[in-house]
Amino acid sequence: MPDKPLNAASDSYHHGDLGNALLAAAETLLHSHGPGGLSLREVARVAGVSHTAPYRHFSNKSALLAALAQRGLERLHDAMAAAAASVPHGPEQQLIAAGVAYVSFAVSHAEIMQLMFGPHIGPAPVGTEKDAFAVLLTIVESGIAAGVFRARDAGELAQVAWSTMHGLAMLITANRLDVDVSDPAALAERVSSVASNVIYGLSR
Amino acid sequence: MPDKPLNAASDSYHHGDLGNALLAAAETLLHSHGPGGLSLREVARVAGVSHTAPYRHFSNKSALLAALAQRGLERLHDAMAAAAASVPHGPEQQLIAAGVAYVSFAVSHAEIMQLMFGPHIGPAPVGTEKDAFAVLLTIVESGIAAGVFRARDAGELAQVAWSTMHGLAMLITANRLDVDVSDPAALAERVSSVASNVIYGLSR
DNA sequence: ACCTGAACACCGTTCAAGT
DNA sequence: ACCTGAACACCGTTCAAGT
Repeated sequence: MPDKPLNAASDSYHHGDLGNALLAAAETLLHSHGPGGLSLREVARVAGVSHTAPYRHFSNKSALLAALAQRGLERLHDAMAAAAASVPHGPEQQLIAAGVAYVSFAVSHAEIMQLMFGPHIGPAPVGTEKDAFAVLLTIVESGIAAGVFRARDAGELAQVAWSTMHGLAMLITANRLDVDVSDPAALAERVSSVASNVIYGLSR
Repeated sequence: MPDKPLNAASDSYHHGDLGNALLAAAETLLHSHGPGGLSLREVARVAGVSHTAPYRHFSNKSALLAALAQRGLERLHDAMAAAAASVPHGPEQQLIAAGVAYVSFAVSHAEIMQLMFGPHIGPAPVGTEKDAFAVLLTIVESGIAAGVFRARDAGELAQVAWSTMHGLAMLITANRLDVDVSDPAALAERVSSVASNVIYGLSR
């Protein structure tokens, strides 16, 4: 009974979802080998196809890495948005929550962060790379409207917040700050401390 | 008259300074190819030696890259220290000057920054990777002593400053912020603005 | 349409051999 | 001591060929 399965692709010659299978394999290998150590041939091997099959789905290795980075940008945005939404206690707490989400994501996806913000790929497609920034911008805008943040250009304040969180995340994942990344509570404490200092300033 | 030249190595077989010649060649190639795109064989080619000669000076490719990163950390420290020393107008201005130096270095040495803070190499040898941080720490300490900065743990405030400057630098070199990197004045303006916001805070 | 195998021009690293 | 050439096990990418 040679029926065509609609939900499964057990046929195994065309397994139908090779694009996503390759991305999944690449993500696994990225975790163990790091970017640069990832080879397209090994990705194909893990996915169970010949080493030229990936070229049916991605025009080259860079395109695969770019797709991975794109995925990462979306997930980071979602994690930040969810964190901010879960805190109805005002802009300061939302900013801190979004920062904790940012750094937590960076710690558990260090290699993908390198792809997202490194030189491996060009700038992300317009309208998407702003998504993580957009979360911060929204929080800052609501904070200005509520009179909690200074009435400066919101974009400028959001840039300050982004820079600080990004730098903190990169220095922590690069092992430059003495933070135990395996302890989520300690990590959140560190991020909260830095975020609070940015909110209230260094002066006086 | 087969005298041995003491100052020059025009002999050309043993050219005496291959270690540094390799580092110089690697730095040039890094600028044009980016990290990852740099090949040890091409470095040797540029230096005019066989592709195995580098192994007399560096145990492997990672060791060459690590040496390059080490150099970069020292230069960054020197640039920051010089910038801070040239401004005797108090801790706030010194912090801003050091920040401008940090971001300027990052912009003109983007590839080496990736080596310095990326996953390509392990953490820098102890006592050296703290040098850039040490400049910030000194400024913060003097600011606390002068009553200009809050009397918190100086290390904590310096971490905030470092995170912000590092993040700003990385986002700018990754083309994530709309900054014209070819205009030094505009760059300094942007950095000053961010640094000032950190010093005085986002609140109120 | 989708996948494969052979082929090309590269890598990093090792090792016996040369001066 | 310092450097070389051949060799090995890999790469990314292309292309004619298979189903």
